[in-house]
Amino acid sequence: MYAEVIIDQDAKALDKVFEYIVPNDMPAKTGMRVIVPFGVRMIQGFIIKLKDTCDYEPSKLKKIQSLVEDFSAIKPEMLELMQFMAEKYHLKLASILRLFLPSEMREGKVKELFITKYSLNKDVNIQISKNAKKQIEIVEYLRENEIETSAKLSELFGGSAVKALFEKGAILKQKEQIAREPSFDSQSIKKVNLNQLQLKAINTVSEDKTYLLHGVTGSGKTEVYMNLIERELSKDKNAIMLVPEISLTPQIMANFKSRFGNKVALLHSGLSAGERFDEWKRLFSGQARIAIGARSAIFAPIENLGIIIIDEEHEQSYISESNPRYNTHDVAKFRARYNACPLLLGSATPSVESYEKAKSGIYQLIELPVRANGREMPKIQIVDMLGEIRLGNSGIFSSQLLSDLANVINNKKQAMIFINRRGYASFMRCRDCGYIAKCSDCDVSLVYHREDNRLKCHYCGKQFRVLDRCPQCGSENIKHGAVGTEKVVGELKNIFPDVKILRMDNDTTSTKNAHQKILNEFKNSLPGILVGTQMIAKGHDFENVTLVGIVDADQSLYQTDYRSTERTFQLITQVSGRAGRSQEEGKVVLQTYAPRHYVYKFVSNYDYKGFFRKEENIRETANFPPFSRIIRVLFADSDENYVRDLLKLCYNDAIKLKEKYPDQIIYMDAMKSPIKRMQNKYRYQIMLRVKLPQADAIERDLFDIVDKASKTSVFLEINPQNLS
DNA sequence: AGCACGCCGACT
DNA sequence: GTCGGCGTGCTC
Repeated sequence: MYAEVIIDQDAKALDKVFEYIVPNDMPAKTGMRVIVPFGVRMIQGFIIKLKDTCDYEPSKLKKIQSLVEDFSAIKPEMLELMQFMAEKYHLKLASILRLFLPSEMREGKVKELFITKYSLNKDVNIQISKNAKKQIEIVEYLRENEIETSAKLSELFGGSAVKALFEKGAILKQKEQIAREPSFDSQSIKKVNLNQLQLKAINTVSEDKTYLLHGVTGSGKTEVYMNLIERELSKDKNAIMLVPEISLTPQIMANFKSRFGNKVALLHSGLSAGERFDEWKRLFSGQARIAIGARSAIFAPIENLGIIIIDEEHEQSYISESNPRYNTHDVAKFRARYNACPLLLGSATPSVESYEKAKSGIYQLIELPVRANGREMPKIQIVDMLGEIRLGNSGIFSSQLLSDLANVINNKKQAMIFINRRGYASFMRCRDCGYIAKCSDCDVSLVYHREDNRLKCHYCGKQFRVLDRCPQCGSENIKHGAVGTEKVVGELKNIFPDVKILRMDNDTTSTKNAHQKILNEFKNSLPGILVGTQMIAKGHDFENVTLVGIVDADQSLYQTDYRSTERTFQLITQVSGRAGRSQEEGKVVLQTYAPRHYVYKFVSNYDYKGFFRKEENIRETANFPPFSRIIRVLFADSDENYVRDLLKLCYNDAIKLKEKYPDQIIYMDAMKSPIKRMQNKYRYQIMLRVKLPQADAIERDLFDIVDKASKTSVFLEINPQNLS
């Protein structure tokens, strides 16, 4: 008997099947972890196939040394999934298998938990021969930088030099653990009766296909999920439910724990490696039958699935943008198909892509158009900031927002001020007429780059001079830049000196429990104002919040990608949902410099369908996804000359695709990435926009081109979310 | 990835 | 000559 084995090493050169002899008395099964002789050492691997014949030179075959455990850690479904993902995303087999196992069961370096670092050994004085140039460089480097990760040193100077130094005792190794501590507040839960629409939704979800549940905020989607899961459990089936990491709040977890007890395994980022392993085992053995977690929970070792649910399906976090790059929707579809069970995508603001699929019948649409408690959605009032400027108010806050804030404070209620800020990109806007500088070729806003004082298009790389005069109205009052949280808090404190004003953004939540602390403090502040970014948009019901202010709503609108309008709609809907959660009527004040932009008309009426139709139309005319596919081939390496040559080489091949697929390639060009250097790697890219019919084929050809040429990391990104 | 092998310059 | 550094190639 022979076995096909995948070596558990994440290296391109080892990304293939190795054959071994299975000893006669060894009860080997497919999916088992094994220890095999590999070269001169022993290494962990996975049996992916057993067979009676071998393809490799039989005399060179070695025997499997031992089994790691007496069961198959990788189940047949996951082996097929591995094949599927390898084909679709061109990932290394070992790196896929690692996604399926808790870190405790992986042999390779557990990057998330340990980093190996080196520093100079100051206690000894070791002579390094003049020949060892690399070693001297390392010592000099460490003298300057004190300490550096082993990965970085190897990348900079080569692994053998580092190793030699360590063996001489000239440098010291230390392992640094990245600590995690779980925290858990439990809360009691009220039982809810389902309304007719919810019942109907539950009954509709029955076949093995994909459903899109479009339910307004507060329509009771979570109740639908829980009842569906309950139904499947009663049929002796199991379930996976995915939520964005930020919604894995103690409340949600307590909710499910109290409903399903120890049948549920919660996989959240707060678990330690050991706890994660325990949850994995409970799922694997069937003790736990529901996996709830963020993106990676889609790989939960559950058999006999009755349903897969993806909540907030439009969230970006479902797309893995680093290392093993994958799209959770694809994986979920694979698993649903394999288990012949329904896949339910839920959202108040579905992605245009998903809604398009529902519209064309690929998904089945289910709607929950009203709030479960019958309350109206808060009224959204649009304030024209250009009008404010004309009236002589050039501050951050409109007079409307200020008077509403004063009201809230008088009534001892709470307000949230949402700053719509994403990253540090800033665009150029005319403060007098609202004109935004856009690329002449791509119809996306240009981004201001400080280092060379230029405007750049992140889609095609084209550069423009900074404007000193508005081309639309001639005004010289045209600037770049955005408002930050700090500034907003500062101004508010001036205006309302006696009111508790809290701030929540990346800066104030860097420590572990800061997030929760701020929210708790806010809860007890009456009156109070919470100022924050994206972070305050999600979850958390504050019953005393009666006003939501959105400052500079346009920020996300002029992001440099085709999804920016969609994202703005989603964001505003979500933030608006924070107002008036209970008895009090809520209100939203939305400040914008582009009050006539179609997104505001639709969002203020909570008209998702209207928005979708408009957006669909625009994308179809402009040939953007979902009516085309954007492919970005990203090259990154510490050696700039090498990447540039590699890019040239690949581009020369890629350009030939234009002949192979006439009329299919709308756009293709090679360029520097918007962020030229990241993590000490130089980044170049080829951008393509292709028509759908041949998109898969073009993608495959690009993979081939890139595979052939490269020894370093080259990635293909499909419809990338962020173009840095 | 990690190890052996072999080439090449430096020095007793 | 011969020792150690460092690039190359291979692992069923």
